[in-house]
Amino acid sequence: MPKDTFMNLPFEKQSLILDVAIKEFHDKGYDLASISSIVEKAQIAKGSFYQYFEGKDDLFKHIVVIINDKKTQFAHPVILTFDQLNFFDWFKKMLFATFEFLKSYPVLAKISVDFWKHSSTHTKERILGEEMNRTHEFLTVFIEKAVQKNELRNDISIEYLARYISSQLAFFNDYLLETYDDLTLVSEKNLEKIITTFLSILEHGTKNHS
Amino acid sequence: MPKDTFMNLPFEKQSLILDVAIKEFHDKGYDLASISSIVEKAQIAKGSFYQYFEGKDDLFKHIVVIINDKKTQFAHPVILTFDQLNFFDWFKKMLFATFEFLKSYPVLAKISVDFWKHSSTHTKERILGEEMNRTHEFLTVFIEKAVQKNELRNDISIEYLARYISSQLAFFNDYLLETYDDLTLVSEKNLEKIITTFLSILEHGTKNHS
Amino acid sequence: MPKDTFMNLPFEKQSLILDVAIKEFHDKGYDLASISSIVEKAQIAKGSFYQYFEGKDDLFKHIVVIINDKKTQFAHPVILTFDQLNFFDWFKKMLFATFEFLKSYPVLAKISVDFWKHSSTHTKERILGEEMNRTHEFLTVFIEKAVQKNELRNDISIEYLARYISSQLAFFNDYLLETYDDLTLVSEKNLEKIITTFLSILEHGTKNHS
Amino acid sequence: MPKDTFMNLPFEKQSLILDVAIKEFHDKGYDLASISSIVEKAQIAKGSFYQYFEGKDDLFKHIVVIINDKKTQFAHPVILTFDQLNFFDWFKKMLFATFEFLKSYPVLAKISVDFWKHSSTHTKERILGEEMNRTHEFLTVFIEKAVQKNELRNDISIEYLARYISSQLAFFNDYLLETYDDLTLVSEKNLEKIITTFLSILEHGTKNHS
DNA sequence: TATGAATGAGTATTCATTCAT
DNA sequence: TATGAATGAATACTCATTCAT
Repeated sequence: MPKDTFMNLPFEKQSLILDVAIKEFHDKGYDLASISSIVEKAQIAKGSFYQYFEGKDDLFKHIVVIINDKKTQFAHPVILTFDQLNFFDWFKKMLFATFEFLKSYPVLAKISVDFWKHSSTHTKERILGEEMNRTHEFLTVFIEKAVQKNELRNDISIEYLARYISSQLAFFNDYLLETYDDLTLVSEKNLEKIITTFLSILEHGTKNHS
Repeated sequence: MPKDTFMNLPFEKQSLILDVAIKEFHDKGYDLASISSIVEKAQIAKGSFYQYFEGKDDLFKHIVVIINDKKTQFAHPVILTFDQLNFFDWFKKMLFATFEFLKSYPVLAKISVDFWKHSSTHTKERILGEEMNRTHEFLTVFIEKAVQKNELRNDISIEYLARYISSQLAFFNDYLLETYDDLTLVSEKNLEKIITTFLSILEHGTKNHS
Repeated sequence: MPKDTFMNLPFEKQSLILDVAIKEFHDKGYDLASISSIVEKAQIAKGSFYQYFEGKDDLFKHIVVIINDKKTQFAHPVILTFDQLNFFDWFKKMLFATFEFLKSYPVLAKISVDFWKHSSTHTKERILGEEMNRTHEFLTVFIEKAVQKNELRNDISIEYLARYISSQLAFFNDYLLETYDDLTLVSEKNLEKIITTFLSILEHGTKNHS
Repeated sequence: MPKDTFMNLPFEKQSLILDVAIKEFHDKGYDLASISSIVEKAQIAKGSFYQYFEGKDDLFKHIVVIINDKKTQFAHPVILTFDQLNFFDWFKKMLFATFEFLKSYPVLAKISVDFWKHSSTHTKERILGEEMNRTHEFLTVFIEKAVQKNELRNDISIEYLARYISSQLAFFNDYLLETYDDLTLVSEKNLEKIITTFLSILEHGTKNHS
C-alpha cells in the first residue's frame, strides 16, 4: 500500500519507479535488492522514495499485489468456465492462461516465483500478510468440487491433491521459464505439445479411473 | 574447494567451523549468512577464515559438496539394486533412502532445498558450477534405462520425464520437511502410506500402460 | 515570534498546532522533537508550517513565551503583595503559586524544566535570547529589596543570593515533579508540610539573624 | 565496556579517539553527538569504530566510567577522613576536591552535568545501568551518619536532606562552571570566599541547632 | 600459518527545509 | 495563503575482504 503521494504521481513516473524496482527485485532477490540502487536508477531523491512508500517491505508488497492483479487478469475468464467443463479440460485452459501471463510478464513471474520459493515463512507472512496462500486456497476449492464430481481420485486426501497440483503448476512455470529465454518465440503447436504432455501425466496420475 | 590450509586443520577444528557455518546458512539463508558471525561463533580469526576458504561462495560450495556426499551415502546402496528391480519398486526404495537422509540431516536438507529454490540461476551457477545438475543427470541415466525396459512411458521425451521426476523428488522433500517438524516422529506405517500415495500418482502418470 | 500567518489563523487551529507541538516537545525533548511528526499529527501541510513559523527554533521559542505567560498568571497576584509581607511569607505564597502552576500545566512545566536543564548555554541563548534570564532578573529585584529591609542576610552578594534562591526554586519544581506522578493528588496538608520543610532550610540559611 | 580491540590499541590512539568523542559529547550533547563526526575527526574508519565499541551507547558509557574514575580520584582521599571531622568541615573538603576536579577536567564535568540533567530517566537507565545513582546513594550514607551524630537537623527526613544536599552540590558545580570560563584563574582566596559563603548558607540551613 | 585490526562502501531510514503550483 | 512533492545530507550500523605483523 504505497502512500497517496505515490498514487498522485504522473503515471509515467510511477511506471518508471516500478519498472526499476521490479528489475532490482528480479535481479537480486528480495534481501539483496537495494533501495539506494533503486532511487539512483530511477533518478529520484532518497527522501522522495520514503514519501512514496513506507519502506522496502511496502514497495515489495505493492509489486506483489501488481503481480497478482496481472495473474488474475489472465486467470479470471477461465475460472468462470469451471462449471461447464471437465476438470482436466478446465485445467488445460488454466495452463494456457498461465502461459499467456508468463509470456506477457516474464520478469514479474520470476520475482513471484523466487520470493515464493525462497524466504522464510516468517518473512513471507510479514510481507505478504493475507496475500499469502491465495493460489493454494483457490485451487483447493476447485479440486474439492472435481472430487465430488468424480473427476479426480477420491482415494487421496483433498489436501494432498491440492499440494500436488499446486506443485505441478509451479513446475509448469519453472519448466517454461527455464527452457525458453523468450516465450514469445514458442509456437502454438509447440505449446500445445508441451501442455498435452504435462496434462497427460497429470491426468493419468490423478483422474478417477473407477 | 577449501584451501589446503583448511584440509590440514585437525579434524575437530574443521568440524567445528563447518558446523557453525552450516547452522548459519540454515538459519539465515545464503544471502543473509554472515562471515563475521561465523568466525565469531567458531572462535577463529577473520584472517584465518580467508586462509581456509576463498570466501563466502567457496565455503558454501564446500558445504554443498558435503551435503551431496551425505545424500550419496544413503542413495548408493539403493542405486546398486537398480538392475534387479522394476523401476517403481526401485524408486520406492530411493524414497525411503531420501527419507532416511532427511531424518538424519534435516539441517543440511533445508540448506540445500532453500538454496536450490531461491537464488537466481546466475547465482546458482556461480556458486555451484558443475555441482549443479548432478541429481538431474544421474536420474536421467536411470530413466533412460527404464524407458528401454518399457517400464516408463515412451511417448514422452526422456529429458522431460527426468525433469518431471526430479521435480517430484523435490516435492517429496518439501512435503516431508514442511509437514513434520521432527521426522523421527513419523511412524513406519505413516511413512509407508505417504510413499504409497506419492508413488501411486507417479506410477499412474508415468508408467507404460501398453 | 510566529509569523502573521499563524496569528491570523482561527483560534482553534492555532490551539491544535500548539497542543501537538507541546506534546512532541514534552515527549521527545527539544533535540529529538520532529517537525515532520508535528505537522502530521496536526494535519497541516509541511509548507504551511514554514509559513507559520521560521522553523523549529521559532516554534519552540513561542512555546516558551506561552509557558512564561502561564507562569505569570499564577505569580502576578502574589508579586503584588510583596510590599505588605515579610520576604519569607511572600516567598511561601510564591511556592504555593508555583505548585498551582505545576499542577495545572505539568506538561508545560516539564518542557521548560527539561530544556532549561539540558541544552548547551549556546543553544539556550540562540533559542531563548532575551527570554532567558527573566526569572532570575525578576527575583533579583525582590531580593535586593528584602536585603534593604534587613530580612535577608547582607553578608552575601545579592547576585549570589539570587542565584541560590533561583536554584532552590528549580529544586522545588524538580522535587515535586519527580516525587509525584499526579500533583492533583497531593493533599493540602502534605503540600503545607513540604513547603514548610523547604522554607525552613531556606530561611535558616539566608535570613538576617542579626 | 569497550571491546578488547579498543583496549589493545596504543595508548595514544585510544586517547585521540576518546578526546574527540569527549569533545563531541561536550559540544552537542548525547542525542546530537554523531558517530560519523567522531570517526572523521579521529581519522579512523567507521568499521574500526564498531570494532572498538558496541555502538554509541557503549562509547558514552565508557566515557561516563572515565568521568567517575576521575571524580573518585579527587574525592576518595577526602571520603576517608569523614570519621575524624565534623560533617561541615568534611563537606568543605569535598567542595575543594570538587573544585579541583572541575578545574582539572572541565569538559568531562560538563558532559556529566549535561547528561545528568537532560535525558529521560529511561535513557539514563539504559546507558548508565547501575552506574546511575552512585553519588546520591553515597551521600545518603554520610548524611545518615551525620544525623546520628547530631550534626545535621533531625526534624527533616534523611531522604529529603540527601536530595537537598545533592542539589546544592550540583548548584556548586554549575555556579563555578558558569561563572568562570577558566577555573585555573580562580585565586585561592577567591575560592575560599565562595566556598565559605556556600557553606554558610548550607550550614545555617541544615545543621542541628539544638 | 595465524592473527585480528583496518577498511570504506554498503544498508535502510529520517530530517528540516525549499519551492513550484 | 495553502499545499505537499522534492531534496539530499544526515543518522547508526554491518559487511566481506585485505594486509601488516
